[in-house]
Amino acid sequence: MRNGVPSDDVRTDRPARAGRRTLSRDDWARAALEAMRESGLGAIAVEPLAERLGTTKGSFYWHFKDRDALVHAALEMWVAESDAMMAAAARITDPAERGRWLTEFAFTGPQGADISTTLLINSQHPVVGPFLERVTEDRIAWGARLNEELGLAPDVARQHALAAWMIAVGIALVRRGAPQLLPQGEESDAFKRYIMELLRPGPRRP
Amino acid sequence: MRNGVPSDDVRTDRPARAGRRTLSRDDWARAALEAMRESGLGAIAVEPLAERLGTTKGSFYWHFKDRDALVHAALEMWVAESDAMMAAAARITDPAERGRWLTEFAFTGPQGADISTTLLINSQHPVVGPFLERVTEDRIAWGARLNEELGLAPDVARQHALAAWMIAVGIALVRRGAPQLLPQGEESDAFKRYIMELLRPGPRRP
DNA sequence: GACTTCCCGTACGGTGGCGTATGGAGAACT
DNA sequence: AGTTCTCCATACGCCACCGTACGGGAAGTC
Repeated sequence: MRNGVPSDDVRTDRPARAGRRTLSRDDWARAALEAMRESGLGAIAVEPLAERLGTTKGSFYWHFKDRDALVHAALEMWVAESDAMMAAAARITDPAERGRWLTEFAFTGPQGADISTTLLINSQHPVVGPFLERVTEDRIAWGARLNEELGLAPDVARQHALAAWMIAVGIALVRRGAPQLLPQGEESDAFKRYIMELLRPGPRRP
Repeated sequence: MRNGVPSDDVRTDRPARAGRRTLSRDDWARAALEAMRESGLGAIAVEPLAERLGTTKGSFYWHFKDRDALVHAALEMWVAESDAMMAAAARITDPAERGRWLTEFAFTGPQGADISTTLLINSQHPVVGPFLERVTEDRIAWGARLNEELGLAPDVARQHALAAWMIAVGIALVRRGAPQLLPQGEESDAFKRYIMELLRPGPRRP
């Protein structure tokens, strides 16, 4: 995982004497993650990122073995963020409220916060595949537990979690590719409530 | 649309004298569409496709102006297929049955039959964007009409169609990227029924 | 002040894909 | 038979990006 890089990230807070900062491994990973959020896996390219960071490939190949190592680091960072978010959500005690919070996040969270779509698209990639498997499995299990707390039987809870996850993926994809399709303004709230009602486990209110 | 190509596709059924066939414009478009289904927009690349077709770039640049023209032709072909499928579905008179048929198709239709996901991902592409807009708008309007036939008010019908479309997109994406997540065997049918029930307009049965 | 270590700049070769230019073999026409 | 037209092969230059080699400056170390 740490493929042969000397020290970790203690030198980020160096004085940076002459205004000229020295980049850390995490700076690269962060930039890569951001680029991936914006434009997909293909945007993780060494030379363009170097320019964006105001440096050159020389820096990159000091910190990383190759491009795949950068992809790996970016995804690790994403997993950390993702886990942190789920931990934050877990602090909401009322399961129904927790479900609403997640739905709300799917709709109005930061654009491209969830790169699950990007991972699904590039699931063939040797680095991406394992990450995708781990994280999606985690999330669906998480959703299934939530649904069990709401009183569903285990098998139905998982089915429902899977459905919810697919809708979340769909929402993320549409937000990226065709946001004009999503209702705007007041209709937006109505649509959100509609989706929440759709996702609410148990018998539907007429 | 026909950007400067002499004749259309009458010469496909030429004798092909010495076993050596001569490719048509549509042969290229078909191959491009297939490649896009399998591996996304990036797979529409002239040289790889040429090899796959057992020919060279020379053939391609005789039939097409450039790569974008090929993308355009492939998407046109897809729209034609897509319209034909919707027309076939429209022949089912019972709207409820029609809805079930569509759901069934989303799950068990040919792998990658729907490249809407690919289009959503590449919505920035100047050729892809317009196609995406037209087709998705068509489909959602189509679904909304279906829901109106089922007795929903127009605004709710559209919301519901939008939700259904997002789920369909999610299913397609998961089928491509993480098919192991979809229930297999008997559970598959149960999950399908579950989704159909989820998508069924109106009050839910407990 | 020499010496080492860290971090980066630059130059280079390699690969894959795009688009162009040009020639040429066969079929079709007259 | 000669000419024209259709379709393809080949060679070329270009660009973007990967990865390597190597050098060098600035901080710390002795």
